[in-house]
Amino acid sequence: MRTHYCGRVTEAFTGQIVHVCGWVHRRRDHGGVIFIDLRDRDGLLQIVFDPDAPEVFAQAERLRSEYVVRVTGRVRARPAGTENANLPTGKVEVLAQEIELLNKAETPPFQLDDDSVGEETRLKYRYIDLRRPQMQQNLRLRHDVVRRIRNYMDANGFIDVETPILTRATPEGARDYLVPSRTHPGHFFALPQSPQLFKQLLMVGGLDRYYQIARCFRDEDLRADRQPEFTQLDVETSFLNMGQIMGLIEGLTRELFREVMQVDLGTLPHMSYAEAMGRYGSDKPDLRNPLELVEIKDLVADSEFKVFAGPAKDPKCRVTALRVPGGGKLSRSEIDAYTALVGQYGAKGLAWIKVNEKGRGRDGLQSPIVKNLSDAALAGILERTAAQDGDLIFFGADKFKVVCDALGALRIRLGADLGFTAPGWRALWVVDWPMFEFDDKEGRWVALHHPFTAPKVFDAAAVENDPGGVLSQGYDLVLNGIEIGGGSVRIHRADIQQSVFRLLGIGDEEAQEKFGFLLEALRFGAPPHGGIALGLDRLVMLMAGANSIREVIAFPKTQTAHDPLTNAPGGVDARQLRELSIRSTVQPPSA
RNA sequence: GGAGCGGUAGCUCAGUCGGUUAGAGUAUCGGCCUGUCACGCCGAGGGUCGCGGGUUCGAGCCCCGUCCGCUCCGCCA
Repeated sequence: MRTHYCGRVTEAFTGQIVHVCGWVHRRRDHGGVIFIDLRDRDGLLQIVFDPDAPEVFAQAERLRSEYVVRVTGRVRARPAGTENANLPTGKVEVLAQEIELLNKAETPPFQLDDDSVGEETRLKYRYIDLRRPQMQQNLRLRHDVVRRIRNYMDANGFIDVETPILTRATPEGARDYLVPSRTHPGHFFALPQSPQLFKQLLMVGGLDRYYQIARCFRDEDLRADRQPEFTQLDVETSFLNMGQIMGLIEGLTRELFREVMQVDLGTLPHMSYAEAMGRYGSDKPDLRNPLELVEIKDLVADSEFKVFAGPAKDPKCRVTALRVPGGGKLSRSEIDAYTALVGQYGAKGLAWIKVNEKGRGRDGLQSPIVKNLSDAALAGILERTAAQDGDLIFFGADKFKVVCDALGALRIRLGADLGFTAPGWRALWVVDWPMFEFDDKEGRWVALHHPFTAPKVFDAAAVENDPGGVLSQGYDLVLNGIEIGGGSVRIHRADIQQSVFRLLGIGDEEAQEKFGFLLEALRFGAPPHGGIALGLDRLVMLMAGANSIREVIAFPKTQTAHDPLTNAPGGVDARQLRELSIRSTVQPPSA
């Protein structure tokens, strides 16, 4: 049927008869001559219809956008002066000798070259949207990444093993997608949030090195970088320490960027969680952005200014300055907008000082709060932030988390708004994570990573006596301020695992009921093991320069987890529910 | 669960202070056109202003409710 892809017919084929198939991208009818841009996955090719062949010409007159055709014709050079430098095939055209209409098409709901079409329309007609070169490119990029991942993992001795999609609900973590069991009335499977436990069992099973391109499911609210089902590269290894596992994954990441993006990421720096929070207010700092938080607790602790002095004396709080070079030019309304931004994160306000002329002391400073601060405090702040004339300094004084969240977000926004964030790629490892964090709302300890993460030192007593002080063997891979992977060395001893469960408020009985199989497996000769999971969608999104993972997923869902194309989720008939021993508490929607 | 922005022609949008027949670009359809490539020119058709209620002599515009889309917070071990 076809001898060449449209996008590959170049001057090398001049004089040849070719058969090409594709969609009518555009028709330009000049009355006496008709041009068709024929499109397939490789690009556009100009087809010319000449009235010397009246039958074919008449057919061409009836062609419409997105009709599917097969064209037979001779490749020829375009007349001098009519080449199109924007097309790879722009030096040639095909003079049509025959055209076969393979299928008609209704008028498309949107034009393929319109890049401002609303996303819901695109998703409803995704099969048309996918014809756009950008989407073709994104999916090919994704394919290329997956292909190279498989090569790398294979070359390093990893075995691809599939784990169950129908599995058990988990007591902690994200909401599960549940699947009712017909054969066990009243019981439910859950779709996996990740293959975490199975991959650990594979290590107990002696597989030694496992990987899987795994689909994961989480029934939580969506974001630009979160879909209810998503894909991760799931990895687990035995008998490797933390550095060795990170080395393998760093090798993979660098290879992907080298081969796919022609970018050398360099050796990835390691940064402790504490340093990341301290300097950037984030556990996933964007190192392309040079702005940094500076601690000023000691400078304002004795101040009359309660807004600063209160938090400065509270060990659960932090008081921080963020210098914005040249920020003195920010208008009052711009500062108000930033105040609204930090308000989203619980900050009660946003103090600031404009440094007009620091040589003049406090008279050279412009600020609503300057009158509240001593000369010594002001001098200390200017010195520690290395402020220059024309700068602006923002302040955060509140609970540790609020200050980190608020100023961390402010830092990102300022970096983007004022152009501080450099282009390019900056990756790093974040390490030395605390094992646990005390959740004030729930009044209990929660795992910062997950409950199977190993502490740095295998000491059950330390875990129970000083949970807040225990660091884990966890590591996150961060790229341009986005977490693209997280992993850890796991707990391979049942006693330590039980201590952790207990600390997290999972009693021995519940642990036995929910995780008995894991605890048992750990007692049957579990090797030391650890691994990681990389978010494939996010990685490809970054590589594609997209700002949503929906752009690199063929059939994504909307923010309410609805698919405008298939209209999923949908109702089911009463008989189906009866078989599953299920009764809905709401009126069934029209199925 | 919460905040913000949006919903007007197939698509992208404008619509003034609440006032006569709701506009533009593009797409579509028809006509003309032999070198275009976002072809051009002429003409035509195309509207449940998301939905429901309210205020008003009069609502695309104001009020209440609701649904949908996007971004964010919560949430996402």
